Amino acid sequence: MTQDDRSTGSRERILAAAAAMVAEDVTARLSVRAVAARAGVSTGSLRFHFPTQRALQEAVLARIYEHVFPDDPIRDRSLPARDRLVNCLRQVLAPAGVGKQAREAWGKAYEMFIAPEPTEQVRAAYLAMEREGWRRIEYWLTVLADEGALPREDHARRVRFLLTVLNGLSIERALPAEESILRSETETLYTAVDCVLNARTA
Amino acid sequence: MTQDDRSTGSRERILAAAAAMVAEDVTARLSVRAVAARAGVSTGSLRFHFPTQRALQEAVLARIYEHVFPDDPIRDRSLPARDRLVNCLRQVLAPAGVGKQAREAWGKAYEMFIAPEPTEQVRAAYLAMEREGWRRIEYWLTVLADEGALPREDHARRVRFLLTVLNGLSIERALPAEESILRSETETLYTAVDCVLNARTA
DNA sequence: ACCTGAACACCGTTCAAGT
DNA sequence: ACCTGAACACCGTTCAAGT
Repeated sequence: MTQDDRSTGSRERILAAAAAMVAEDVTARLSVRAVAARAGVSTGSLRFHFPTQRALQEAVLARIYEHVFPDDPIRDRSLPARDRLVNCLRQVLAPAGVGKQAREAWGKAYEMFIAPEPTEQVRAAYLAMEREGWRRIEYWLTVLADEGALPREDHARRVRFLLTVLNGLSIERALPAEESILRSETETLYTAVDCVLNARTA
Repeated sequence: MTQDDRSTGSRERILAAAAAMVAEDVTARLSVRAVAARAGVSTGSLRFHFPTQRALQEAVLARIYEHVFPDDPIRDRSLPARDRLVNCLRQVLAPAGVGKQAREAWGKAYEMFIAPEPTEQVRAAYLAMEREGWRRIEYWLTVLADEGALPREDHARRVRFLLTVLNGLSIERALPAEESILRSETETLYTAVDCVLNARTA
């Protein structure tokens, strides 16, 4: 509905329309007709720029992760703890890329850390990386624990769990997917985060 | 096409037709019209017995796993639901192997599904695999839901979540690890399962 | 090169009408 | 109670035709 300059490229209008729809509702279906109508173009034009529905969804995902997560969102107390943590985890996930980019990233990871014998050097390089992710997540959890959003003890288990979920989501970005991963990714992140925040001493 | 006795209940004919379709092709879509035609009933009749497509698919799933995995650990009611589900997930994880074996397995997965351009063939092959895992987990959840261990709705989200956790654990078996993964893997599995079973409607 | 919109072949669900 | 089949409101993709 926004009055984009009519001269703006159709491709751009389509992406903007789709991004707006997702912004309004992450579960939005992004059907050809809905997006095309919102962008003010024909379905044929949409198909010209995005040959397949999957191509469109990947482009939208990339667009969103590109310019919607600026700084460390953990301290933005205007949001509930769970939303902040999800946003932080998204930041971790962002560099994983989508589509071809994701596949190439995993290609590098495979050659560096999986294919070669795990010499001490290989191990050290990987563990350094992993430890950085670990520290980052642990930091976020301590911030939230200070606010009382989760228990203070036993962070190790929670961090390990979140890292595993992130690894799963990241590899799934490189694997073929059934449908828009945006929605399922969001749902999975919230499921994992709720799991961590609702921690009951079972 | 099998000449079931015309007197057999429609419900049974529908289930048999759907099961046959899945047996022939695990990726079969089981659309209303296809199943109804195969069973020799109308779409309305199908809807009468299975008010929703999801209901049909669950019934078919139960039918199949009943006589394909007769001694599935999910049925061992001597254990609490969470332990049974963890054991089931372990079964899924087992073929991933450990150490060198896990690394080689991921090497194959990489060459098959990540490195090549995702042609329709590649996608189809992967999705068939994934869908099988999906169905299996979904079946376990419906069994536990029948026992009241978790809500009955919204299984899609939970299945997706568990699959992602399994993917994460599986790739971590191929990556260098800090210490014995056995313990952290068990903890993560229980964390994920508790997350699914303690599902609160947040 | 870019775009249109109709057409095609599908979906799942609803429902008046039959037996 | 069980079943029919048309109708509805959607899908994603294709394609001849326009500019």
